Amino acid sequence: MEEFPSKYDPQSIEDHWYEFWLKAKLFTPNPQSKRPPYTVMIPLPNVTGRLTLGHTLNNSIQDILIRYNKLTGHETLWMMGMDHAGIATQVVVEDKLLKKGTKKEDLGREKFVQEIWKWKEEYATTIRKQLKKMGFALDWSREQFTLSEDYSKKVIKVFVDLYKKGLVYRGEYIINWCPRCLSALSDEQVETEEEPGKLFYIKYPIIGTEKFITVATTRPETMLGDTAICVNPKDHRYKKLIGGTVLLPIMKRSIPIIGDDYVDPEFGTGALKVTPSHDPFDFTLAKKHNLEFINIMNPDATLNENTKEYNRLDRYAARTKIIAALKKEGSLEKIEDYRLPLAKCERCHTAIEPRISKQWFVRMKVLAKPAIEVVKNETVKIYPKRWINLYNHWMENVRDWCISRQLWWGHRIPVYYCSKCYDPKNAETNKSRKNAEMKIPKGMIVSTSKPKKCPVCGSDAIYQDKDVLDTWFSSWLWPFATLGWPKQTRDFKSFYPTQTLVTGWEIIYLWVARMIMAGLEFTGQVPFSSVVFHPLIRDKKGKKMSKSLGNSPDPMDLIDKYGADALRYGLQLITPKEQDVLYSEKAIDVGRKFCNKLWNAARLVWMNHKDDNETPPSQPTIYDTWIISEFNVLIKKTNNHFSNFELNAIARDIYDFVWHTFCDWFLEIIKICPSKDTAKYLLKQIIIMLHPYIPFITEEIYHKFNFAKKSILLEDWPKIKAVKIDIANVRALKRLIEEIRNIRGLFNLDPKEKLSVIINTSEDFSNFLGKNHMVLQGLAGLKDIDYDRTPDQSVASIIMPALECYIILAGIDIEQERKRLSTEITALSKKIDEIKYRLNNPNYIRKAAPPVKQREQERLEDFLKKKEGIVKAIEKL
RNA sequence: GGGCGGUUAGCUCAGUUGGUUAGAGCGUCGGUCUCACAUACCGAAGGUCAGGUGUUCAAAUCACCUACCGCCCA
Repeated sequence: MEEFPSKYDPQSIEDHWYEFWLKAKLFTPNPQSKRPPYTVMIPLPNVTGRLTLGHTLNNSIQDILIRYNKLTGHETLWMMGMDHAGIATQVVVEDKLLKKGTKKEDLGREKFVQEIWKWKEEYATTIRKQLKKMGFALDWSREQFTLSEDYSKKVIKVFVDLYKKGLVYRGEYIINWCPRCLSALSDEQVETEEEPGKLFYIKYPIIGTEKFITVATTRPETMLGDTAICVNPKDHRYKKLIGGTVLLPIMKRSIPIIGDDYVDPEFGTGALKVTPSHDPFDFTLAKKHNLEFINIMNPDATLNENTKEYNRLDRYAARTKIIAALKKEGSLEKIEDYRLPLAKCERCHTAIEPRISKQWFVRMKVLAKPAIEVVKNETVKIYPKRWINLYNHWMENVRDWCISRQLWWGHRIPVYYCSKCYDPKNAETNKSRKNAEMKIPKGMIVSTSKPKKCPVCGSDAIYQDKDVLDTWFSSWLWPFATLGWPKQTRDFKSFYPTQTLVTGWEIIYLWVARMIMAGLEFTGQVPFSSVVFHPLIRDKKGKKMSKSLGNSPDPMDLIDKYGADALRYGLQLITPKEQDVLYSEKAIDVGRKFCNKLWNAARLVWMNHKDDNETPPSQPTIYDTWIISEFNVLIKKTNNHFSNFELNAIARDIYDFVWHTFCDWFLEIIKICPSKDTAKYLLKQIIIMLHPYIPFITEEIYHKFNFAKKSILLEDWPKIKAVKIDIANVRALKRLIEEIRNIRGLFNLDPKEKLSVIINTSEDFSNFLGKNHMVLQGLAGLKDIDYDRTPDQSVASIIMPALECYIILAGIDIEQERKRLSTEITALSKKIDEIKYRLNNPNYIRKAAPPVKQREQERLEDFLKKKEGIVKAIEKL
């Protein structure tokens, strides 16, 4: 038996099968195949570090879909690739260098970028290893990287094309600025955390009066750049002051009081200080009211020369000093505690500063319009449906996308300037290029390659824009840039558009929406026909798992402990359709136990039936027919669930079938009533069906049996086999066995004690039981079965609508039995009354559907018969 | 402030067009080393389906309201 040990040991087989799959090139599709294509693009992992449990879940889902589609006859491509992840990667490498005391500036741009490449190679290797350990059917031959030479060309082409179409422009805008990364951040790269803070009330003297107007602010240092006070014109307290001026404390500048509806009279004092250069809302307000813009900060969040004595002070140091100065002046009314939402850099958690700067933008409205349409008309289907709302909400309110980043790691912006004739000041006036016809500033060249000479003055002193592109500006091209686009390659023609995108809902804006826009704009087609959003994994306390919190277990440790299949299956079992996953390691243990159960079921079949045929039996027993019929139900449910991407339901259904139908009943039955071919045939069907979820163990079992194909992955998905024979008797037998076991438990009988029973039932069913008495005796633990007799000994009674079964028990406690039966009568009577009441209701008679009425009538009759039987049984006691 | 989701057994969750006696896993309790599996087997206990109102012959399921929890956007 050493060839098939009783304990399943994943470690001894998993690596071997992955190598086998790779050698057999099972994951590499042929673009010329006649089979229908099925393509999934991996949500590219960042090269920032090791993979987490979140990746494991995300990729498991894709692997299940890929393998399922391969088994159902598709030519499958699961595209592998990684993301250079601009700011994220640069920050980790910077931190790593800083720990050694090196700043990136010490190295210079080129050397620093080389350092990042080294890091990238290291982590790309780790990530590949991890993905292989999980068993993922990724096509490694087509692996991509968003910063590869080839991919970069496409990114640059897209920038230039969009510029030519007037969809990319350079503009001055208030943006989120990270003073540590010294870079602009997109709105989506900013996270808001609520923190305890203070609300400062500052008094601004109204010129020409003795009065003050008090404003409340959480960032008092910005007052140095105030250029107005704004109040709500409907606010009676301040209405009269509009048009007046106040004196800005410390700076002693006079600034106007303006009125605007946007001010919330309820917040603070109802008066707002306006700092156009340092607050997004104030920025808009200032544009509207033509206010002055005064920048008071340097890029690193120290104050600048516009702040007199605070020049070069850090923003927080300045805050302290300013508060002291205001106090001294008598301009500080009070300080209150206040919980404020603080915007921080997603990557380094530094508080961001809004800042006016020149950046590159993509005009989004025009791209969004068709993208909204394809979701509405279901060219792109979204699962679960509720995410459509979120998608629409964002798309309808989409703002222009700031795509420039002040980083070194990324695609350099393909814009060149002539040192001789380009004047940055002139360019600034051309704030936003509204359309393609508008003039390109003199001396600026937008081109896929560096121009040798300035086309205006002929100078060869040309320099490139220092900034790089937002990382998402490369990943939004992912579904087609990886397939050869813009060339019409064989891959592109065969595998684009792709079928399913699987991702977490948190990047619906950052990525999914943008890919749809890019697909439509650059290929004229949607990039995928369905999007599946899966939940996030949270820890037991409901906290999102993240590298920084350190609350994600390392999937590799879990694989060592439980095996990859157990991890995959356990995760699917606990991943709900519409809620986040509350992770607990116990789930993985459940997966492990399930694998072991399957293993042992296979072992039993192997011991007794390995030489059977693997095709369905020609002479099925009634039990064969029964189990095939139950399996048909499972196939049908599974196929339905796959079409809606309800992978959790599938995992549950198969678990239940394998354990509680196949093992608990069928395998137990065939020990007593042997069957030919069915066990082996069905086991094969089961492992095929489970293969997408637990690829390693199913491949191993498949080979233990020497089934026909080279790999289980080349098999055909199970099909429903029509069943003609009525299996109602098997179900009734099963129920009878359960009832007898129940009595055994209630009376605390020794499992080894064989019981004698008397059964009174229909002629048909007693004939059936007569033929099948071995199964009944074996599974219920009986010795003698008598038919059609009134018991004259003390018995425990099982009363079913069409059957009475008396278990002869010598020393039975009569009181206990009477009590048990009475309780049952009470429950039955209640049920009977309810049904009778309903059946007599004229509205019910008129309105209820006929099948419902019929079923209710049958139930009533069953209950009445059962009750009658129990009453008799009590009398006999 | 606006929006979305949730509330079902001690815990984590299923419950597909309203219609059998609301299910599972884990945990608990009782009994079994029965020749595939003690990572197992057999059984049991445990639920006013958050609360309220309504629609309906019939509501965990549909509508509205309330409470609490979570998330997103401002």
